[in-house]
Amino acid sequence: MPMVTAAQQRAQAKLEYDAFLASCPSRQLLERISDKWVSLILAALGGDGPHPGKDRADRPRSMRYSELSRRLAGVSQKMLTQTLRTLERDGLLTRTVTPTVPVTVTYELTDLGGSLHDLMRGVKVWAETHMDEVLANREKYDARTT
Amino acid sequence: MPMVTAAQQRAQAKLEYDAFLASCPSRQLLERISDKWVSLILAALGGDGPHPGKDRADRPRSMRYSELSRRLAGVSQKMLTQTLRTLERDGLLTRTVTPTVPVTVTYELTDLGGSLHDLMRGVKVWAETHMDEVLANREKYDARTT
DNA sequence: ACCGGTAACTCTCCAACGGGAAGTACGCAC
DNA sequence: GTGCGTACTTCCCGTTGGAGAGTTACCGGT
Repeated sequence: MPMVTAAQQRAQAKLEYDAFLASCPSRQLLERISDKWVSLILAALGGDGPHPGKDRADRPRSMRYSELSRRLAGVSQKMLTQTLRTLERDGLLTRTVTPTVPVTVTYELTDLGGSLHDLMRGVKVWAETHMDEVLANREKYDARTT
Repeated sequence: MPMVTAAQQRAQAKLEYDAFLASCPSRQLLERISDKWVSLILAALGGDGPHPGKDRADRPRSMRYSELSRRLAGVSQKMLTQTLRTLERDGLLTRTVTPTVPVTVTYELTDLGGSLHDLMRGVKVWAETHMDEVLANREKYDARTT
């Protein structure tokens, strides 16, 4: 009989979540969401368009597996499935199977996933808007070191 | 009715970065910053304490190499050096060598790096605050699938 | 009855990336 | 000379991710 239940362990750890500690669960969560495919999946399901300033249609969408794999150009099926599974397990999105033929599987952000998406959208927009500056910095750096 | 040629569309698309396209530079930038070590390095140099609500001392810090490697528990020297180099190349932080003995190397966020840190801090805080919820979701998921 | 088509995976192989440990360069103190 | 401390750098090897073929399950056509 275990003396300490999982719930008790959580209650204990709750006092001190610190992502800088390698053993902290929040560190693993940070590693999980700091993933290129995670950020793109969130952006896709969050309804981010390519050009953030223009379309205001950034409400959560429900997307099919095949739709996602087309949207995230370059993702392998393995990684897409794997990443979606872990996000589902963590409660960031829901997976719905509709028994049509062939079977239809749709994914949708939960409220929890949506709250993370609100943050991650900013990061994606940052990358797109500061691209020029970063490219200029790289040129300067490469010129300096050659 | 304005006529838009294919050439004009291409020229237009060239100006706009879209992280969903595999070939877009901003996609590579998003992949670079969606990295566990990048987010932790930014948090460390941005002055994030373990408990975000408590200490207000979240102004940019200058940190030594050894200080960073102690702070980011579990990082290998190789990855720390490599990650710092690319962040320096992209202009997110500066590397300063002081010819003391032994040599002292300090790293500090640039304004550009600081602007990204403002966004990433939210993500780290999100991970720490929603940890309980995610752990509960995992238990439910595992119970459902076993 | 059989074949083909489609969606969503799943499996298998292999190349690339990341971690660990050991080695390097520098200058000074002894 | 030998040793030491900082900040790397190099080598080896285990793990991860990508490419692409294979799988399942169903149905509609012939």
